[in-house]
Amino acid sequence: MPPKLKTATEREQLRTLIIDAARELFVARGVDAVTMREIAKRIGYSATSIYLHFADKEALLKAICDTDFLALATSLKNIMQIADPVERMQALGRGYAAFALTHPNHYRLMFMTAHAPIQPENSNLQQNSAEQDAYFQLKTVVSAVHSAGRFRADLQDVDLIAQTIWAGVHGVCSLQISMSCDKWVNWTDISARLQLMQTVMLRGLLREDK
Amino acid sequence: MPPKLKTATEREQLRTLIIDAARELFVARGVDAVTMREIAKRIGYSATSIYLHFADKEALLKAICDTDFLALATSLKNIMQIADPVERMQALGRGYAAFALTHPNHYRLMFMTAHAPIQPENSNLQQNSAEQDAYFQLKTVVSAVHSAGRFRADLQDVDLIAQTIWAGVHGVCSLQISMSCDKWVNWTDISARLQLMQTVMLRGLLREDK
DNA sequence: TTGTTAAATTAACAATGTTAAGTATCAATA
DNA sequence: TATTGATACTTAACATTGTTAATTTAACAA
Repeated sequence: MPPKLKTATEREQLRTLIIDAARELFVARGVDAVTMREIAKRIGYSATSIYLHFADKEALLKAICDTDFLALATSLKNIMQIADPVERMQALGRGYAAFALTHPNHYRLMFMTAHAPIQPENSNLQQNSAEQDAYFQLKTVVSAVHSAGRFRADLQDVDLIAQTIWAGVHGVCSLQISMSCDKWVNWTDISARLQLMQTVMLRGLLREDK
Repeated sequence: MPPKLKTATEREQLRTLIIDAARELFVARGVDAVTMREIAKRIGYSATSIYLHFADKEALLKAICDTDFLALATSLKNIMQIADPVERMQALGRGYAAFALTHPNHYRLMFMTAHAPIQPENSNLQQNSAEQDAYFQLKTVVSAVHSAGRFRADLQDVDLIAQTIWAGVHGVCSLQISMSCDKWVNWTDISARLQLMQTVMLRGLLREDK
């Protein structure tokens, strides 16, 4: 029974309704395990209706990631207010990890799942925005620490430093997400692992003197 | 046309034939994109024949991982001969990364893909074997460095140290594998990132004095 | 009223993992 | 030697999936 014409905002609402339903299911059971029919049923539409808003399942997934990248950046916004750059950098690491570990399946979609590369031009997010781009937030902090002369003398490439810090935190989180129920390894406490990673990286990156 | 009876070794050969064909395809195009029929065609059998050797696709995947875990441990065996423990630890990190980056899709299957947890009891590999268990190799090295008194005084938990080192190298490798074609980030050279991660971790973990 | 467009639906397709049923070959036995 | 039965396969068949095509219904415009 296809009634009314829809205004632009109504279409937008339905779009986000689909996204939210899909994310909830993807996050609970993984992308491949969830069918288009199931997503549609959840919101009371037929499966084919989804194709009126998204080209295919991959496009739907990408739209979800887009909103989650924004959620990540938003969740880190307060942390960016901390005055001391080194403290801010540490807090950013903790905040990032908190996001990853409380939304492990979002995180998996965002950073651990193979999908077509994210091109800035076909994303709704603004690159290099302090509100929308988490990588920019990290780079900003690293840059501040660098300007404050707190890094060791041989560390000059801000991108390289940022990407290494990211890799360290990502390593702890992603290993936790994909391997923590593996019985082969005698896993230590996740917060201890995270803490040690942060300590080690700080000691390895910062000047000795103060 | 189903001929001959098969000896135990002939069955074993067919099993590894399936595994090798499946891995080659999985690695080239991802697990989900490869069909059972395709694997079968590759070796000149019908799809259903695979089910005479593996319960389902997941079991096949798991068998592949099993042989790849062994390949990883084997590839690190020579490194374990290096006399100096710190040098050995560094070389192990490089060796691990080399495996990950030259076999990114194997690596993805092994450490980045969600599958039923690996239980030591239903694996063909021997846990705590210097030849077959890469995590044991890492732990052995870390333990040696610890015994040599080269770690900082506050670092006493060998598992914790090993898992943090693992996380660091895994972070660099897995980020490279799943995100390196992402245009959002201005990626620096992978070997520079790996090098910095190793330097940072060593500086953060080892005693200052020598 | 008539036509056109929008929003949805149902029907249909080809492909997939998997199971069931069938078939040919060998080995042992009666 | 004829029969039995297991083994190693195959082909058929099924339910499910992503997706496309065809269809229906409602609203608006002329």
